[in-house]
Amino acid sequence: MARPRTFDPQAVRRKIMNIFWAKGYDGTSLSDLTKGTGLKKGSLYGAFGDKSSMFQLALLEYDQVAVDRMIEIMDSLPGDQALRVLMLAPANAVDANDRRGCLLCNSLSEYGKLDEVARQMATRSRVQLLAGVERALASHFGGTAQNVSGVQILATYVGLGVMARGGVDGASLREAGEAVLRQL
Amino acid sequence: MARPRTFDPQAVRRKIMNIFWAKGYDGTSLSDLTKGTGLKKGSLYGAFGDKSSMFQLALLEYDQVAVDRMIEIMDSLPGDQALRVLMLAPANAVDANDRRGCLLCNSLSEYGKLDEVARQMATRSRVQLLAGVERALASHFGGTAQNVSGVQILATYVGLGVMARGGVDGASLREAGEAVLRQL
DNA sequence: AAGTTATTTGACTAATTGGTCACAAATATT
DNA sequence: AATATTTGTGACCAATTAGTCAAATAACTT
Repeated sequence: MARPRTFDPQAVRRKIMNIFWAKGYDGTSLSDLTKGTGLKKGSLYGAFGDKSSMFQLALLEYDQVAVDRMIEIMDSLPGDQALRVLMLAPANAVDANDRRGCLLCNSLSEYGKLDEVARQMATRSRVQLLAGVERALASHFGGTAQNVSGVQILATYVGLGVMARGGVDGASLREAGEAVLRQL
Repeated sequence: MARPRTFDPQAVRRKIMNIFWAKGYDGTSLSDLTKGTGLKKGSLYGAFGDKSSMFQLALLEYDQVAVDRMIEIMDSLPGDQALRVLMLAPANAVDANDRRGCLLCNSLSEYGKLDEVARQMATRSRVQLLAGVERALASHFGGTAQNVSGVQILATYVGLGVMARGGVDGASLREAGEAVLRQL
């Protein structure tokens, strides 16, 4: 009966995520979103709601395509290899010329500007990632008392992502990641 | 001869730093600055230049009152105690209800939005802090080969500051900081 | 007391912000 | 082919953005 969409909502969701990933919530303007998606304001609002809804959508998308995916990969590997994947990810991204860091980590930095829903989403993703790290640690160390802590690993990961944004070279990020692995 | 200032430039500098510290460069509006300092736009512009100049001023002030001060304290302590001060600082700040994190670290996350001067200032502060960390490591380990790396410690510190902004509780930040110290 | 000089103030830009809305366009059913 | 219904478009909005400027103000020196 009705006129069909001329765009693929899923593809646009992905684009929205990438824009927020690069520029942050506050740093992304509606004009960034219209340029980046090719859609006009009306279409964006009609399909996805206002800016904060679009950011929630971006967080959800990131949770699925980045966080959950990372957790799946980690769960499928022995603990030490799982942590290797995580700790070297920022260095690898920078080597591939991607300096956006991690949308989840960036959102922690912008936490104060997010609405309650987005905050809870970010917190939820963070806790899930931490749980994945702790599973990897448990899998590596068995029941052994550990010196390293999951939060420590997570903090290092967050810091590496931020430093990637801040112009630190890939070699330094790699060195830091490998230092963590040496302590396992 | 001329009409004297009615405000203390140094005190205002400090206020400007605190505003940018809490809200970031992009997130701080001129209206935030006028409200926070009590000065009108004209006075701010007359005394400190435009917004990006004010941010440079804030970075300089932070370098002096936070980064340099931290480095001094660290240099005055045995290596392990120096690193203890650094790694527990985020947890202590959160326990004191300060969730602003670290202006330098926040600026790394906002690096892409800074002008060239501010970028270089942030990079310089970052390198100096790293050097301080490496001196502490060297002082603790002597000439011994170390597992931990200075960049790793710095990344953890950056991550802890961001997580402080992101609503993580002080106890977790403390646990992470102490885990690093256990590996020394 | 007068004059010089810098400071303060508020009014004023032009551009951008997020957001709304009425109207035109397009389709699948009837 | 007419209709119902949704999508797309461009004009529009009020608020805020960073920034400017002329005029009013206030001291210190002469």
